[in-house]
Amino acid sequence: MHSLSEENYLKAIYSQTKEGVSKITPTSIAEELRNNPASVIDMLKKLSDKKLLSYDKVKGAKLTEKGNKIAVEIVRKHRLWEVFLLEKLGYSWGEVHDIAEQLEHIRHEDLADRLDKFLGYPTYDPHGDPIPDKNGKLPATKWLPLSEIAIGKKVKVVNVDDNSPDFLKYLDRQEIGLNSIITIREIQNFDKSLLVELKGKKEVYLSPEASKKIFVE
Amino acid sequence: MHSLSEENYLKAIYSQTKEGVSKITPTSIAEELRNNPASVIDMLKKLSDKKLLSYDKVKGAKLTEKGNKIAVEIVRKHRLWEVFLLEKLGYSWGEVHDIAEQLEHIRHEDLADRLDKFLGYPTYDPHGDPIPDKNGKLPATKWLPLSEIAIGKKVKVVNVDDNSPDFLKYLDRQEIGLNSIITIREIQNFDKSLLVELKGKKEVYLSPEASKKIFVE
DNA sequence: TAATTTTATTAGGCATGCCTAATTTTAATT
DNA sequence: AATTAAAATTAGGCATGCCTAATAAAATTA
Ligand SMILES: [Mn+2]
Ligand SMILES: [Mn+2]
Ligand SMILES: [Mn+2]
Ligand SMILES: [Mn+2]
Repeated sequence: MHSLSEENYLKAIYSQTKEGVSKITPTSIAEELRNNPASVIDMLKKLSDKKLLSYDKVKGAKLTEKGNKIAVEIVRKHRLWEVFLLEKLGYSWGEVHDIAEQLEHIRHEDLADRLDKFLGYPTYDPHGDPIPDKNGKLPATKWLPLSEIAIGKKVKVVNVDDNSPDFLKYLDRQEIGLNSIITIREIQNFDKSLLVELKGKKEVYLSPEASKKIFVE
Repeated sequence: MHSLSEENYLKAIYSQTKEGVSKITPTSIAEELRNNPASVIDMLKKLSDKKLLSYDKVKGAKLTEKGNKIAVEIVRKHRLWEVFLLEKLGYSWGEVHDIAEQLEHIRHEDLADRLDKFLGYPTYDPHGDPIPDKNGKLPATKWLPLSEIAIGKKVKVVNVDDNSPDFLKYLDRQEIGLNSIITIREIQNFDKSLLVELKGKKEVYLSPEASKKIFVE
């Protein structure tokens, strides 16, 4: 079996792969896990011995099928637990991620499937991330960062790229959430801040950083 | 903060205290945790330094108020999660304990309280063990082992003392569960096996070991 | 009480998963 | 191409939580 730590490495590599990082290096992993490249190299060696990934100075790290399967299972559990925490326990979308970081490592044969059923087979988590199904299949996701939408367009928020309590509380205060309908009113010349209209509500400014983290369709 | 391992020690000492073990020794703890007395002594030293317990060759180990509080919180989470697994996810009472062993260590400020609310403030877990409330208070429990009940008496099963899948599956096959109504029909002379009648069902034999693990009122 | 058995304790080790401080490679600049 | 900067790797350590083997203390039994 694999340890909690090993699972977090696999998940980090999985997520960088999904993000399209072209070469997954000790440095990039260390940044994500907030630890040290030297520690990462130790672990890459171990996971490589276990055939969960390949590592090559030139090509970087890449999950094997076996490693990918484990990573997908953890991601599935993580996102299902987030749905549980939000829908059943009433946590906010800014609180669920940290708790799910712990819950994702709970191990039991059909726990994920039972949870999935109990929750009604949700397809997206509270941040709009797709939930792998029983077989690891992901629902389609086609979305664009708000920062690339033209003036006048009306769009719907379907994903946020930053699950930190900080950022999500910022959005809460702006009254922006998943499924918010947004129309771009102005793009400030001096810094690319956006002035957006929230359907039926108010107009708010979004920093360029924020608008890169909000995905819409 | 305390580690998962530390939490398990505190819980073990708590549970021996509740069982009325008069002197909680390195050996008794090691047996419960299935590890080595030498390891236990290391940990007793650490927990003692942290003021979570006192340890004395003569008096054995004893939780401080602080240590007791932590132990109660873990027991609370353990039992609440067991209720969740049984009632919401449809696990059997023989399966929930092992999963709850993992879930009890999930840490978040008001997780237990939210779970408690979600479950409708249950007072007993699937094995009949009392669930501490928000303030650590336990509901009353007055019950006797089935082995001490006289012939002819009709009693209700309210607790089982062994949460292992093995034993609980044995009870399942005998169709005995919490709230089963049982009448003692015979006590075998040669080994104290019981012949009991299950209300409206059938008569079954219970081994003396089993009858000591079934508590009734 | 003396011998025996059980329990507690100490000493020394090991695996895991981190770290820092070199050192070596590789990449980027000048 | 030479210099400089960044990234990868190696070496050596450390805390945690275990272990076994050896020793000391306590409890039992004879
Ligand atoms: Mn998350
Ligand atoms: Mn994690
Ligand atoms: Mn249990
Ligand atoms: Mn536990």
